[in-house]
Amino acid sequence: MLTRLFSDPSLLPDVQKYSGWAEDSDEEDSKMKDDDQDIQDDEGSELRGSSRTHSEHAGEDDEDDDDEVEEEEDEEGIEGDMPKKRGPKKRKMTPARVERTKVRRTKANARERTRMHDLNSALDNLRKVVPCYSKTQKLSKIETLRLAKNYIWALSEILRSGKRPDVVAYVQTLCKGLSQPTTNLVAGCLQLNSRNFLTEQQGPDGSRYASGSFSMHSYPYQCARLSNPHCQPGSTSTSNSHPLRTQGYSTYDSYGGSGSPEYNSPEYEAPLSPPLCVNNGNFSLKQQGSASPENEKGYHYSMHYSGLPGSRPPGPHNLVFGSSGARSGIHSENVVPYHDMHLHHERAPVYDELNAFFHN
DNA sequence: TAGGCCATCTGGTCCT
DNA sequence: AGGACCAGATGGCCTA
Repeated sequence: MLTRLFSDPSLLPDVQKYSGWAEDSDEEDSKMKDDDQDIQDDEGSELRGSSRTHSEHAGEDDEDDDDEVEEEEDEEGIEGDMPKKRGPKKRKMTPARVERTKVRRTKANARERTRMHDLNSALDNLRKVVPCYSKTQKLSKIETLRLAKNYIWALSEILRSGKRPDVVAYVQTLCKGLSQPTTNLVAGCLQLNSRNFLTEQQGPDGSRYASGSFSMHSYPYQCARLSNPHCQPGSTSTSNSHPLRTQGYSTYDSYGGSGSPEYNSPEYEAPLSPPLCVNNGNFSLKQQGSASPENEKGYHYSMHYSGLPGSRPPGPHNLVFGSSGARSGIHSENVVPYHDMHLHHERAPVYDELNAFFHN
């Protein structure tokens, strides 16, 4: 079948996207084998998978000029619990029918591939607009959908309540239902400012952790550039570079005013691995002996932000998700449709509203 | 090596 | 009739 696919110019582009196919001759052979087997042996496909009734399959077998009907009812449905198959009886696979079936199946496969590619493209676009995006460490499909759902929910709650959200609740909402690795990834992306947010407590095992609810000071909205190795969760880099660089800005410093960040480095270096450990919705602060003030400053709860090259990062009161900040250089009219979004593109105008919360 | 994730193939079903 | 959608099966790749 693949050889046929490759010989069909109309199908070639989709197939060639998956170079693995073309390169893996073993796989190709096995697939061809499967294909031939499936086509020539309809019984095999009957046994595979589908629990749906077969009573209505009118499609392929009806179209034929060949009126011969195979006597195969006896061997089906009688033995075991298999229900007797109804519907049109199978017709003999003449060479002509085999060929037509192959062509039809090949076209259907190409369409299905295209459809799945479109679906994956949409998922990629979705990955770019959820709070944690990395080209190198992509969220899985299911985790992308879960995070997107949580993100929508969290934003809705902010709009609905009209209050500054509690940062822990926000993160908990985002991470709800996510796997542990993804939770840690998101938590790493949404850098919490431990000094501003967390109140350290003593754990039962003597370890210190932070917990509780606290008011939001430094609010989101910059996603660490996870494609940067320094920004990978688990990174223990202690670079003094500030997260608010190039394309990735933290929103602003805390309202407490912990000073202006550095913006000079030509190379963005993402914040360090977060001091946050999230476990089943419980948040604790990892103890890092090297928690320098610089590091603390770097733990900003953050999301995507599209930093304009050469532009100044937002000041202390310029939320990155907002388009109203005069210094942010971001205006709602510049917001691109989601399908055109790329890394760190601006977000939807809803951020204007959200932004208002943090300009009080 | 087991398990998770993914791409692909496939047949059934529904819709136009 | 044909296309879209769906879900099961399968095999490959990667990672803990």
